[in-house]
Amino acid sequence: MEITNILKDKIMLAVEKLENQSVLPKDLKKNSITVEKPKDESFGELSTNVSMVLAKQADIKPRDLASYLIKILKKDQMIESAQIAGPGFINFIIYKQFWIKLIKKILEDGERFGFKNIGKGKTVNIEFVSANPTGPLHVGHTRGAIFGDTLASLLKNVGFSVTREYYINDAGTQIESLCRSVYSRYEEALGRKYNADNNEYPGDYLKKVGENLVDEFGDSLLSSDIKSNLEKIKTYTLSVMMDQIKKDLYDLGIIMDNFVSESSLYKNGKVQEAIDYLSKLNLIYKGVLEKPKGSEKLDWVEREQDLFKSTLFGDDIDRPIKKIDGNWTYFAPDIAYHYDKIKRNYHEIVDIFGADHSGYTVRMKAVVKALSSGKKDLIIKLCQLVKLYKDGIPVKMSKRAGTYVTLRDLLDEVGKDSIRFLFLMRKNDAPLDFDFNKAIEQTKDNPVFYVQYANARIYSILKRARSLGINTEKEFIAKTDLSYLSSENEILIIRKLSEWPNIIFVSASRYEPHRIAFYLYELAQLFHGLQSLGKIDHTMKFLIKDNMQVTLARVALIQSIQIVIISGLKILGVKPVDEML
RNA sequence: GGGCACGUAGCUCAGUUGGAUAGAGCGACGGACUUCUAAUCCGUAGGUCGGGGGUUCGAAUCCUCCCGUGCUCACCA
Repeated sequence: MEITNILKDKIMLAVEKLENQSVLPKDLKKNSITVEKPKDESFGELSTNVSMVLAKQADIKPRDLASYLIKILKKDQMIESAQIAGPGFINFIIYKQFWIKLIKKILEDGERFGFKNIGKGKTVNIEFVSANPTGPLHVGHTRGAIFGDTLASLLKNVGFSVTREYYINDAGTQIESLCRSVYSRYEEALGRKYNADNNEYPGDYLKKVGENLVDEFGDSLLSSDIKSNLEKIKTYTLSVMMDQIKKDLYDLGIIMDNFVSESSLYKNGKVQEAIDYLSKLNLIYKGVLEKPKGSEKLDWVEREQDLFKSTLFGDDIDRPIKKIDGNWTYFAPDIAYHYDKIKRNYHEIVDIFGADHSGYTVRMKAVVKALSSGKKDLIIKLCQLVKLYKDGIPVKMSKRAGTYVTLRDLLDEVGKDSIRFLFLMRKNDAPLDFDFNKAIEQTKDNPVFYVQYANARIYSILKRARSLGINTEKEFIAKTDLSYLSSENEILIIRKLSEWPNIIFVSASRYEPHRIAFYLYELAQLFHGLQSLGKIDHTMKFLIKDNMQVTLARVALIQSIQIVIISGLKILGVKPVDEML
């Protein structure tokens, strides 16, 4: 157990003691009591708000309560000092030897250090990317892809059973027009005039699809009656598109567990089934929507349509499920899809959306509530847009002109590891500026490099240690006398390492993997600082030839740092490197 | 006009669901290598947490009203 929790237990015991002595009443609410690192180092190593939380409930002055607690806690062998501060905080200094124990534990646990089983086998379905298979993945998709995948691996590592899922929008008018575009390219490949009209997907990437169709089918698809061949073209095109998407994702380090096809939901009647179910619950009705106020839609036609009563679940208007032509809206198959997820009985259902779908979240949450009889909360995480820069100038993207930057472009120019780390250096709901030049820079300005470099430096020191004949096996190192770790800077970094389990816990329970990236950066920073000390003061070097005890203890320290860096990078899907090139 | 986000140092951003004198990086200025990787480090300067009001022992964080930015608004997905 980590020191923070041990200390918290001790504090709780002290509180209990005061309860037994009737200094405190017994029915106090204690859930907002915290033990944490104070913001200011000078206050102490750890701090608790216990007396402020309890004082009011018990009608005692916070500082008085604090002094009672301190009297009890001071007797503890772990606590070097405990002092009242400010309005009633208690600040602690912990004996060095207790901090040092952590290093031994990290060496023993290895990369599992810090990962507790908080999921306990609960199942989570995370749906992400779900890009329309009408073209290659671009930057916009990339962020959601990385976020979803990292969240998945994070949750997996804390004991959840995770399913990574991709919903394929392979139905609807957009696929029809994709196929028309492909048909134009097919004609072109057969030497006919390229028909740019009615071609909504002008990108070059379809040229190849057209050519491949020729290889596959010759000119047999050439017909005045496109419809008869549409199924063949559709099947072929979709499989080519999806293969490309899977390949791009794979190169970004992502493997989906499950793909669900929208058109399959139509085929096996699941859309109708889900809507029927909602009808049975009296949540579908025929009604007329008002034109949105202030909207400039000139083509608004007031009409009666089939609506889902999402207002019953917090939405501001009811949402249509059928288009004017009688077909389902996009919402309907999505209802069916989520109904299916509910029936698959996951403990948690998570959707990762792009910011452009933010207006869609309330109705999705509403329908999940409805379909699960109020039992399930759909968790939706939004990823804000990515703005690309090159030489400080924004890269303009236009889907029509076909000038958008694809994931493939990013992979080729920047590489998987940098993309992933840099995308994760931002909170998911904050907009992200991504500069190509910075991403490939090998300096401190580039956080991924900075963290990798710390790991590489440690690797190089360990290599040198071995060349000096030092045994760096973890089993051996873990048994060395760690009390030689005594400088303030060393203890400082051990305290930082002690935060790792909590970083993982908070990241996982709040679905915020960016915290890990920030933490790794800070840890790397402390390491680089520690290493530089050795340049000014040679007794602070990690390897000291004529002092084997200190050397071994320091080897233990840097190995612990390395373990945490590597395990953190792995969660982020970034490959740790041993040497910078 | 409605909905949802966001607004923190000159710039880019953190801030553990309400804790102490609000933190990093970049940029600026001043320093540090006969190296375990200077691809790095140390120091200094920089703030009315968009603004007003409220809730309480205590607010960047919660409520409310303004101001500003982004996304979005049946019959696309």
